[in-house]
Amino acid sequence: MLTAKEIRKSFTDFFASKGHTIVPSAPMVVKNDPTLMFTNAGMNQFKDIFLGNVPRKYPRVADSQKCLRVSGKHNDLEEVGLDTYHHTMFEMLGNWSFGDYFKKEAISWAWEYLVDVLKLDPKRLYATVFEGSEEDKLGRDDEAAEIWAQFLPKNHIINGNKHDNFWEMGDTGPCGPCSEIHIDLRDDDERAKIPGEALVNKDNPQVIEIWNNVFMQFNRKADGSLESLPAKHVDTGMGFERLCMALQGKKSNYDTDVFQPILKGIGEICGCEYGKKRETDIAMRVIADHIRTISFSITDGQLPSNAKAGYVIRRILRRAVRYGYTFLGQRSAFLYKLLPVLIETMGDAYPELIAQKSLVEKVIKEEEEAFLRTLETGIRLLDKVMAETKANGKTEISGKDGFTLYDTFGFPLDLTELILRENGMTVNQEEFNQEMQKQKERARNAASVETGDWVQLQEGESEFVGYDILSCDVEILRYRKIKQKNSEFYQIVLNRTPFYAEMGGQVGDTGILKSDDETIEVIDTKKENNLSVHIVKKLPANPSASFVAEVNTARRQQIACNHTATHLLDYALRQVLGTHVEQKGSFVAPEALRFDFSHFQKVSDEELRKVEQLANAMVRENIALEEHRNVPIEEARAMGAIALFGEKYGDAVRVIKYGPSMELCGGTHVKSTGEIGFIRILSEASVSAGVRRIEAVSGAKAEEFVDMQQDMLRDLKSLFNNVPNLVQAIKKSLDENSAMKKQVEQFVQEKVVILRDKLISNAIDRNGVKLIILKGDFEADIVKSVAFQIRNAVPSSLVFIGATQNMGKPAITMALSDDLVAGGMNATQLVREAAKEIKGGGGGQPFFAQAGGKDVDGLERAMNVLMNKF
RNA sequence: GGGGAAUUAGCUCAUCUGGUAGAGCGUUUGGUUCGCAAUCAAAAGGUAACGGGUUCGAGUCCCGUAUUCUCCA
Repeated sequence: MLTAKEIRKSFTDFFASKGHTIVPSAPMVVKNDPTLMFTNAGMNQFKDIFLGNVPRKYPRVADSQKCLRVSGKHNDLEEVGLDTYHHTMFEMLGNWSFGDYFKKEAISWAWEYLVDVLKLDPKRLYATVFEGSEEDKLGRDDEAAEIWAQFLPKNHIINGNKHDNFWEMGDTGPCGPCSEIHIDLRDDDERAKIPGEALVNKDNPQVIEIWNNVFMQFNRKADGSLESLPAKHVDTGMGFERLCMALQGKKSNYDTDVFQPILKGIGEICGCEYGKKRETDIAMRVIADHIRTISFSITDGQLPSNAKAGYVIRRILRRAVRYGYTFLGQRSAFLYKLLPVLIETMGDAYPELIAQKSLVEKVIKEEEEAFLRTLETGIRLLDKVMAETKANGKTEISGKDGFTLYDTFGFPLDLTELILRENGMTVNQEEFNQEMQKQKERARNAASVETGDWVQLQEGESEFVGYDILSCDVEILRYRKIKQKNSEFYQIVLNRTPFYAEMGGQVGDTGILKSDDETIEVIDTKKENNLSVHIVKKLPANPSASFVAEVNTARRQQIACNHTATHLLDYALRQVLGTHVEQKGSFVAPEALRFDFSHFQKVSDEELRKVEQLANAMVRENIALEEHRNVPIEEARAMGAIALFGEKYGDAVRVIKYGPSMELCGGTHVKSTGEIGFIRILSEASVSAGVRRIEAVSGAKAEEFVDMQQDMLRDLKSLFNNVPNLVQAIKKSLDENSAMKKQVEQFVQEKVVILRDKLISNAIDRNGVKLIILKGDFEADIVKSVAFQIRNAVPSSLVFIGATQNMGKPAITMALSDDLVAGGMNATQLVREAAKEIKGGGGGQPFFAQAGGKDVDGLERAMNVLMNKF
C-alpha cells in the first residue's frame, strides 16, 4: 500500500517527467489580496499570472499546496467532523499550463497518472464535462468530451451544469469550463445495484470528485459578458487526502495514514478510542482536522487574533476546544499536546512545523486557556439569566439573551442549550435566529463595495522605479472607481511608478501626480495581486495626459530610516537574545516602527538597552547599504540572508545588507546607516503567547522624542529648584506627601469625633426624636463622615440634618436611624423636597441622602423645611 | 468593513434606577506551630483606561480616543 508520503512524491515525479517545474507550496495565509484571506486552491499563487499582472516564469508547473477553506460545499466549518469527509485544511495536488498545453494533454496525462501510474480501476472512474449555458451563449464542451471518449465509455462521461462545470475566479476575471474526474469507491454489490453514473455529484460520500481540470479560455467582464482569452491556461486540482483514501482502500479520509496517527494521539490524551461511539468520533475528527489547520496557520505567521484571518483561526481553535470540552471531558488545555504526533506525520513534508514547535505549542496552549476563561464568564452570565428567568416563573430564556451571550460574550449556543437542559430549561430558538438574521443584514449592508470596471487607457505592465528615483514622468495605464458606504475614491495604475506600495509592513507612499494643468494628490499606494495601485480622491480631468509622479520625499526618508532601523534592531535582538528570535510581523510608518518577534519572556531593561546600543553603534559606523536585486532565492539563503516563514518569495529576491545584517526585503532603505541619526526603543510588550513587540523611533522622530523628554525633565527640575539629585528630591517629596496625607486624615478624624460629640450633646429632643443639626462651612466629605459617625453613636430615633456650604455652594445632608427608616421615613424624599429651596436636587438611600444646589440664601429655608417635619 | 460589549486594588470581579468605592485571592506584618503546610488577626494597596460634556453631585448618563473581547461579512 502506498503511503501518503509516497503518493505526494509520485505526483510531482510524474509531472516533472512531463516537463513541469515543481514549485513549493505557497503559505496558507494570503497577503496582498483583499478578496482572499487564505489559500483555498492550488492556483492562488498563480493568480497574478492568470490576471496578466505579471509574466509567467515557467510554462508548466506542478506542486502540492496547503489549502484552507472554512466555507463552501465540502468545507463548511460547522459541518467538519459531523461526517467523515468535510475538512478545513487539505492538500491540493495540481498541475498548470500557462498558455502552453491545453485540454488534450491535461486530460490524457490525468488518465495516465491515475490509471497507469497509480493503477486505479478505470471501471470506477467517471468524467464530467460542461453541458453549455444559454445565458452565456456557450455550447457543450465537446472538445473535452471527445478526448475523454478515447479512455472512457459513453456512460462514464457525464454532462454537468454551469454550477458544477464552469469555473470562475470571482465576479469578474478569467474563467472557463472544467472537467472533473470522479471515483466510485463503493463495494461491488452496491455498485451492481445502482450504477455509479447515477451518483456522480449527488453528495454520496463514496462517489466523489477527486480531480478538477479547469480550462481557462474566457474573461468575465463587469457587465457579465465573456470574451476569449488570447492565451489559454490549464489549472488543475486534486484532493490529496481523497486520493490517499482511494488508493489505500479506505471509506474515509480520516481512515488514511494522514489522520490515523493524530486520531490515535487524541485517544491517548483524552482516554478514548476512535470508532467506538458516534459522538466521540465526531469530536475526535473535529480535533484532528482543526489541529492541522491551526498549527499550519501559526507556522505560516498567522497567529490567532481578534480580527480578520487571525480571528478565523481563533474560531477554528475554539471549535476544537469546545468539542473536546463537551464530548471528551477536557476541562483544561489539551490541544497543544498533539503537536508531537502532528510533527511525526507531517514534519517531513513541512519542516516549518519542527522549526517552530515550541512557539506553536505555546500559542495554542495560551489560546485554549483564554477560551476556557471566556467559557467561565459565559457560564456566570448564563447563571444570572437562568436565575432571573426562574424568578419570573419561566423555564424558557429569551432568544435575545441567548444571542447576547453568543454575540457579545462568545458563548456558543450549543453550550447554552446543554446547560439549560441540565437545569430543565430551554432557549427561544426562533428569537435567536431572528437576532442572528438582523446581525447578518447589518453586516451585509455595511460591507457593500462597488468596484467599477477598469478603464483601460494603455496596454502594458507597471514598473516600479522607486528604489532609485522619487520622481519621474508617467502615464496612466488604467483606473477604476471604488464606492464604499461612506467614501468614494479611484485606483490608478501607472506605466511606471516611484511610489512604494504597502508591503512587508512598510506603509505605502503618498505624494502627487502633476500634469501641465493640474495636481492630483495620491493619498496611499497599495498592492493588489502584485499590482501597484495609487489611491486618489479625484481623477485628473484628462487621464490621458502626461504626468510627473512625485513621492513625498520627507515622509519617504523617515520611513526609510525606520525600516533600516527595523533591520538593525532585528539583528541586535538576535545578537543579544539569541537566534530563536524570528520576525513575526512589523509595521514601518513615518512616525514610528513596530517589530514583533518570537521570544518567550519579557526582554529586560538591560537587554533592551544592549539592543539599542548595538543598533546605534551600527548607525554610527555609517555602514553603506549593499543591495542585491534579482538574486536567486537559493543563493540568497546560501549567503545567510534571513527569510521569513509564511512569506511568499519569488524565485529572484532582493537582499538588503548592512554589514552583518542581511535580510530578504522589498522595502525602501537609507543609503547608509548614518542617515538614521539614532534609534530609541520606546516600549516592549507582549502581543500574544511567545511573541513580544518593541516600538521604536529613529531619525528626526527620535530627536523629537528626546527633545520632549528633555523638556519634561527640565520642567521637573525647575519645579524642584534645580536640585542636583532630582530623583531623591521627588522621593522625599512623595514621602512627605504621604506622611502629611496620613496626618491630615488623622486630624480630620479627630475633628469629626469632636464635632460628633459636640453635636450629640447639642441634640434637640423633639417629639421623641433626637434632632442633630450641623451648620457652617464644611467639606462634603467631612459632613458625610460626621453623619455616619453620629449614626453609629446614636442607633435609634436619630435625625441628622446638615445644612452646610463649601466654596460658595450649599449642601444638605440627612441621615436617619434604622428604626425611623423602618417606620416609613425616607431621607431621599425629604432631601429632595428641601433641595427645591436651594435650587438643586438630591438623592441617596432611605437612611442617608445628600443634595446640592445653587442658591446659598435658601439654605436656612431648606433646613426649616426639614426641621418642620418633626 | 460593520454591530455588540468590556476597561474599577497586583489578579478575578462586585458596586439595582447618579448620592459612604467593596469582596475573594495575592502581598506585607504579627500570632499559633520545632519547621513547612495550614490557620487566625491586622495593615498596605485606587487618577474607576484617557479626554471632553450634562449635573448641586459621575465608576454609574452622553460624546470622542485608545486597548481588549466577541459576533457577522
